[in-house]
Amino acid sequence: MTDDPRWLDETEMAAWRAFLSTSHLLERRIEEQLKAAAGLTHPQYEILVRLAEAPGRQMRMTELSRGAVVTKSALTYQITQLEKAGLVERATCPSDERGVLAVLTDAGMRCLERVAPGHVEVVREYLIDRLSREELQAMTTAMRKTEAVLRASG
Amino acid sequence: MTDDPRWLDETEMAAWRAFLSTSHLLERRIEEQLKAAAGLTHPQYEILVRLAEAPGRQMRMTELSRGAVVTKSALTYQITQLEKAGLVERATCPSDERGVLAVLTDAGMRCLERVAPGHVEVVREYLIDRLSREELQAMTTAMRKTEAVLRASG
DNA sequence: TGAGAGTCATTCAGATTTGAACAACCACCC
DNA sequence: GGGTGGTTGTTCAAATCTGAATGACTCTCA
Repeated sequence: MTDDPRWLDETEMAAWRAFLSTSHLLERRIEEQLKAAAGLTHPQYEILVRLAEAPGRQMRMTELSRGAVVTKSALTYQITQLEKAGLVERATCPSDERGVLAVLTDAGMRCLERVAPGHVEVVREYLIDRLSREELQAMTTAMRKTEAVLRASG
Repeated sequence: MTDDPRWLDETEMAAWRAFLSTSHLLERRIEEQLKAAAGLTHPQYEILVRLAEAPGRQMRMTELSRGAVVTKSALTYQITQLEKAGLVERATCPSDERGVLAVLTDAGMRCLERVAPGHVEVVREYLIDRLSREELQAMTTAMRKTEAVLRASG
């Protein structure tokens, strides 16, 4: 229980803090941009993107929840909001009576097409365009390792 | 207004998505661990850490808000919570009558010392220990570039 | 077939966050 | 001094998130 904790050394601490601060700052900036441009939150935007990419522009709630990294109850809430805005509709799943399909409407697709450029611009300006190709690759490798472990154990 | 948007190519998209998913998954895992270990939220933990490192274990609200990347109003709320738990106290700033100092109490320090090892363990297990020294460096470089721009423009 | 275990999405209450509005204070300049 | 603009921290209502509990459905295996 009381093993000596393996504290982070200077390099490790620097890496962790940089990652933590940056992810929060970037999240804040993205949220701000999406709100101003379209009255969307970042989770909402992420939902629209995933649906747009899915076959038939539709996905099961649970699958969507995993993909977009949103709690199931948060997803229920957000889909309701998006439904009110006319960007998404709910349909019952033909193959599983319990299941619910979130379906992207045409209005939702248009909304996404309208908003995406500005969003990508932010992602570029603050992250992607600041990094060299090598840094980009290194980051991807690193993030994917962590993601894999977290998805496996989650 | 309608310049061709510079979409992300495959490598860029992979980097962005990996970063986004990972930061959310890791955040979730950390939140879970802190809650279970000490009933703390991640923002609360971050506040305690910053205070513990500050000279006199105290900081001005605004400075703390910037450091921990928490909104001013969220900080006000969280400091109130931490005060109720006896981990932090408020004091008026001697040099500026408007100012408020958040001060870490002895109980707050002890709480932090008790919780920190488990928290670091999670950060290691899912992120730091998964990466080579080179990957760590690359990530730090990358994150810091973004952080700098966001702090400058925020 | 039918009981039992697991999955699916939702619900609810409570906690937290957001952002604008606000009052109090500081600093500078005329 | 007295104004003016900027800063500081808080407040408030509304929005969102959390996590446990729930009801409805599916699947498995005997």
